[in-house]
Amino acid sequence: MSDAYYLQLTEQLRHLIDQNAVHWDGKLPAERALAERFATTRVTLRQALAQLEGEGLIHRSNRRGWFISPARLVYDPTRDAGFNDYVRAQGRQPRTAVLKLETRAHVPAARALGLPDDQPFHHIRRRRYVDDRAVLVESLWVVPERAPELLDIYSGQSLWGLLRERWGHYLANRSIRMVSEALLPIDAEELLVAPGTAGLNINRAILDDQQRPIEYDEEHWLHDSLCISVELSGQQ
Amino acid sequence: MSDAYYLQLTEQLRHLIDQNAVHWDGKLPAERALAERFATTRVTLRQALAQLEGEGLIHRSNRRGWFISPARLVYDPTRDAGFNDYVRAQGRQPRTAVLKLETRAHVPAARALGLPDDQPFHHIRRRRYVDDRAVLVESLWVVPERAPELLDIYSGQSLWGLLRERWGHYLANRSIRMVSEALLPIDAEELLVAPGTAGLNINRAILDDQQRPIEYDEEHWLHDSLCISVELSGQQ
DNA sequence: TAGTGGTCTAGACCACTCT
DNA sequence: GAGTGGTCTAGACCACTAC
Repeated sequence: MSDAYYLQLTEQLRHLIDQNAVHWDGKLPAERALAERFATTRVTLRQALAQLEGEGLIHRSNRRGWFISPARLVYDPTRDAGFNDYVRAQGRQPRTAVLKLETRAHVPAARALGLPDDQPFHHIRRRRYVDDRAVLVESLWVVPERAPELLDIYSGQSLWGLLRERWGHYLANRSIRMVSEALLPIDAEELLVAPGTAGLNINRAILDDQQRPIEYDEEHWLHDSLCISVELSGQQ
Repeated sequence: MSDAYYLQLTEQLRHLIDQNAVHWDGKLPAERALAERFATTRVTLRQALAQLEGEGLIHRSNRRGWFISPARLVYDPTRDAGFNDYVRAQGRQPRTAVLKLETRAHVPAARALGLPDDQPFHHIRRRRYVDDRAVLVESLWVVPERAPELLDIYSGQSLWGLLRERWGHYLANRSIRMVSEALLPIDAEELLVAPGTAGLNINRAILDDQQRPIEYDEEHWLHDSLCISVELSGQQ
């Protein structure tokens, strides 16, 4: 079973990529050109490319082609360093685009924070980039009482920094969940990738030091752009 | 773009699965039967099934067919409750099969623990099940000086329990990494799934309270069987 | 406008599972 | 032995990107 041609192809493509990464400037030749070079059809070639995509070695952008994936961003969800800080700390360039600002109810946020289903939230939808590649979209759902004028003043900065500096909120209790997912068409479109692309979904429910609900967020990352790292010391 | 037929198919399949899960006993009809029912080809049908597989709703076993995936196991990598304990705590049935016991060098383990590349380790390879579904394979690399007779006495129980009870080791410092992956043919075969199936790779490097290296392990989970959960309280 | 990736058709053979 | 999923062929059209 391991002698399937598409699996041999993945090995050949791996070597080809290693040797030509710089020369190609990160972009692979067209599928039809690669299929011809390896004397096979586009279907089989795409099966091999999909395997490498699953491994995180390459990725697709829209209809623009296949690209070699940059190194994964190392991310520790147990620390609350802002996105901008830890991206820069790894020598990369962060960027944020705000996609939507509104106030409305959202059942998953309400459930996660123990609030009634019709509880309204300030909703911030934003897309974040590393070195100009869009790597995640996220929705933040903030309890309006905790940050009343949030939507008037928000413009892409760190939300946690804002909550702490302007409203003095202390993000004491965090409940984090991570599951792999296939990006839904709506999320995929905002990340400029094909629907069904593998992703990682990270949710957080955050309460303050008096157990008052503050915020709930849902992140959708491209699966190949992330390495989750947790360092623990002391007793369990 | 969202009107692609295979995306409409995923919706229809979702409903079909919801309504017939019990009746089918968890196994979907044959691909050819489904393709005929939806008046399309196997290629397009499989594209829809692959989307649902990526979402974790269904999975494949070997050449046996498509099955509805059970609920994800919730797993907190920051706690050191053993696999058997937290599986049972969620009302599921754990099982472990030992695949290999040997002593040899392993460069990734050596690097992660700060030891020379030719450092030998006691190696335990095991496959773990939840409710009789194989959900992960893992390799454990233990520094022999810390547990000399390990391979003579090991028979599938909790390794961490053994290290604590028999050798008095205190697993104080843990460095954990998680990345999504596509299962390599060797791991896929041991999990009875097709090569390239989406997985989650979890690595741990463990030192004791005096910073002495004890153990390194590599887990390969089926991506749809896991929900990672971390609960944090107190200051950051 | 030319070329690309995304989608889809209509088959085929093989290795393997099930019974 | 029958049926299944895994793999592969040789095309095709369309929507979109890049120029």
